[in-house]
Amino acid sequence: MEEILKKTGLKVTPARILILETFSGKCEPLSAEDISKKLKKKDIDLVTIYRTLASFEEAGILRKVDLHKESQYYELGEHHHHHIICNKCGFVEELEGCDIEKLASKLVSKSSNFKTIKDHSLEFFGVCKKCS
Amino acid sequence: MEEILKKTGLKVTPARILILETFSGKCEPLSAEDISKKLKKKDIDLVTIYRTLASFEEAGILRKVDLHKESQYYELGEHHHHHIICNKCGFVEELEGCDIEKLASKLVSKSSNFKTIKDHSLEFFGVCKKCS
DNA sequence: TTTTACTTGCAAATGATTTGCATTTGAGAT
DNA sequence: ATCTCAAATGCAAATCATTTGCAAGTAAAA
Repeated sequence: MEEILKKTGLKVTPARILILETFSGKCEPLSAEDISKKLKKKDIDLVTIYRTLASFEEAGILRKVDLHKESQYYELGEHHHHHIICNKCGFVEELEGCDIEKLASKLVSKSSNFKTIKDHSLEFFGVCKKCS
Repeated sequence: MEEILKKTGLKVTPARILILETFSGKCEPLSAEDISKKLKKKDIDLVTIYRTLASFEEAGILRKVDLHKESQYYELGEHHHHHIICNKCGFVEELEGCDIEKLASKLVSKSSNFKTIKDHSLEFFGVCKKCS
């Protein structure tokens, strides 16, 4: 835990360790508010959480995920993958594997303004079994 | 123009016609603020624009597009397509064609919580030729 | 242990979007 | 053509997520 932080040059502080820990257990993306709730006993200011998320993202520890919800979500930045989100209850599942390179290059080959793709976001929406 | 509105059961009002017209010319997604600027001489309240965008979306005239910008963007909901967005200047280009069905069903087949996909969002990011 | 820059907390600001409410206006009924 | 009423509009104010300013606290290098 601490080593991850040291590697990035970020100072090792209690708040950062706690925030990083909330991501380690599970694979579900978390918002600042989610983290605040999970750590409410630890009494970490919401502002600190926002700032920590921003520095973790800049350091490459976290990655933003766009779930089409009101707020911003983050997840550990280890491996590239996508999600499927339930339109009714908001449940998020990770979908392993992404093999969009061919599709991507096919689409970009027709573009007159871009020649390379640096990143992409792909999310699926449906209704989970529990809700349907 | 008016017929599109009548078809949906929405009342035909000057504001709605003007807002719908701002979408017709071009294919670039627009935010409420964009529309407000384009129609500034017409003196349409920003609140009306927000409300109109919401009802147009509900009526299926417009669709939200997620460009990973600060605000919400909309575009005409006619045909399904994706976008590539410049990370530097924010320029947006439409990418025609989307043939993600196979990939989608391959990914979902591994899911234990979902069995069908109702929708998806796929956006690409890069640096446009002008900016690079 | 001293120094110094990086972090944190609290309060207040911001910016996009929404809501309440009184007024106006389409559009169907008269 | 006029009346009626629900729907649409404008303005002010509220909301909500996120950001910023600033003074105080604290890791970590010297």
